[in-house]
Amino acid sequence: MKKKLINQETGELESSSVMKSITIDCVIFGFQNGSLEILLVKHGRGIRKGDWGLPGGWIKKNEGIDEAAIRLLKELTGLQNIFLEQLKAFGKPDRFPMGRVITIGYYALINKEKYNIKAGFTASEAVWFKIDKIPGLIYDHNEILNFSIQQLRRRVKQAPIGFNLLPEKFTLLQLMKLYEEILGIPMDKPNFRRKFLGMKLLIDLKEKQKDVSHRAAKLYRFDNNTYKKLTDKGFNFEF
Amino acid sequence: MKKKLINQETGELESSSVMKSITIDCVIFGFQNGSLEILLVKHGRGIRKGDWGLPGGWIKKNEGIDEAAIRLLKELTGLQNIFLEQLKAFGKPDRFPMGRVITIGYYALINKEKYNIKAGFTASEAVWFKIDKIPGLIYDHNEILNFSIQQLRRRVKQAPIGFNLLPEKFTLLQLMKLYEEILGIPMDKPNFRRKFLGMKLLIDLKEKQKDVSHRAAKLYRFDNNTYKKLTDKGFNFEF
DNA sequence: TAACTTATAGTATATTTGACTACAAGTGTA
DNA sequence: TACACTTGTAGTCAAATATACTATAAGTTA
Repeated sequence: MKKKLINQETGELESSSVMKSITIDCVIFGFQNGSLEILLVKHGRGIRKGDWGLPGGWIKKNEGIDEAAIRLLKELTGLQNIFLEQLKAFGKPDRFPMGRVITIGYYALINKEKYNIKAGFTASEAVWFKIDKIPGLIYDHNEILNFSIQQLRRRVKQAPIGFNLLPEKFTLLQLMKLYEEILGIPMDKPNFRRKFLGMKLLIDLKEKQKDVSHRAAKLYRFDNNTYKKLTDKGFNFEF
Repeated sequence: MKKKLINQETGELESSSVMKSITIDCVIFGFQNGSLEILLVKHGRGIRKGDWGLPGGWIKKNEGIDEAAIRLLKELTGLQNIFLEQLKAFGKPDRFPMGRVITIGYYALINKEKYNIKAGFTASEAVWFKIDKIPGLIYDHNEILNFSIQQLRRRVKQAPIGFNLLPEKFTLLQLMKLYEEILGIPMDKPNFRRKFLGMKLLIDLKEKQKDVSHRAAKLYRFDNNTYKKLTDKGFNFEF
């Protein structure tokens, strides 16, 4: 009996040029107004029609799994050169009701300023949800999502990946709010400032915020070069 | 055309009750005489016959991926209730020469005292290699191995998983040598001692080493209960 | 001008690291 | 028995870091 391949989210039938029994699912993180958000898409068909899930898809027979994830991310958001990292594979035997399918989870960090939904996806099909207001998702997607948050918390302490969620130019307070939100702990402004500036990873842009109704803060950008130098001898982002 | 499923290591033909295109490969770590070691098995057939590779196998259609890894580990070593954690999926399109196969990497930490090779595997088919003397492996197994070492280094700082490599009863020096070997850095005895004892994760067994040709050291064992309490509020194993 | 908000500087104390020294408790050997 | 040798264990101290603050500067709004 030939098994039909149905896209988990859109419900579309897939061509036979993809691998069977393996999919990709991607947790896309964004950050806005001090809140961490995740992009979910609406499920197209079947009994779970209308329910929300992680964006995902199949792997082509001639592409690597990382490339598949990059392609899917581009198809959905139009974005390229995005921070994207594999989480792990999820493969409980009953996770997918229409057959045995193992999925490989990814997570991406994007700068929401650059984001807009690609043609083919309307706003009602792809929506940002705040991290503390995630609905019940299809299949095991809540499990994948929870794992991704834990992973983000771990990784953000080991490497300065958080910058991928911020605009190019940002203030120290924005950066601190990001860490507070991701790690879920309150921080002290002066101490955070001192610690982060001491790392010499930020370039002072000699510019200030505009159009704010209070004293304007200095703008910085992340210095990837000095990070690469520092990273060799280990680095710790504990706060 | 029906594809034949051949076990990557033994060369045996697999039954059709397993998933196609997905395998499991496992990096098994052991620790002896101050050296970190890895268990490799000899490749059975084909052009790479006689070359070494990671132990691995196929996933049964009705078992989860973690269960598959647990089963494979037991088939090879006879051991159960072992520390086993997924690394990630490896899926370059050309990683496996006989077709498109994605593999899910795992790593296990075992206490070598308990280990012995199961029937079906002779000593010439499964051999421990020191971490700094790993030969060229089949397929992308060197990549998986290197990733596993990085992962072990990261994890050992976040949680006290290293104990799984030691005998039940151990001395502080053994523990320090383990950390030195895993992290590849020399440490200071008195400082290590103070730091680790301060964590209150070790239970003083009120026992001493026997049959050593020097002053006998105190024996300790790991206290998993207090660890679970501490782990809630975060924990850091930096040295 | 006063009240308010956010940015930034500074300070004082507690805690943790890191590099040591010193010594204790065994074994093996002359 | 004396001594060298090895490993275990305790203690010291200065430097670095973390933590919890206070104070003030620089803007905005009313």
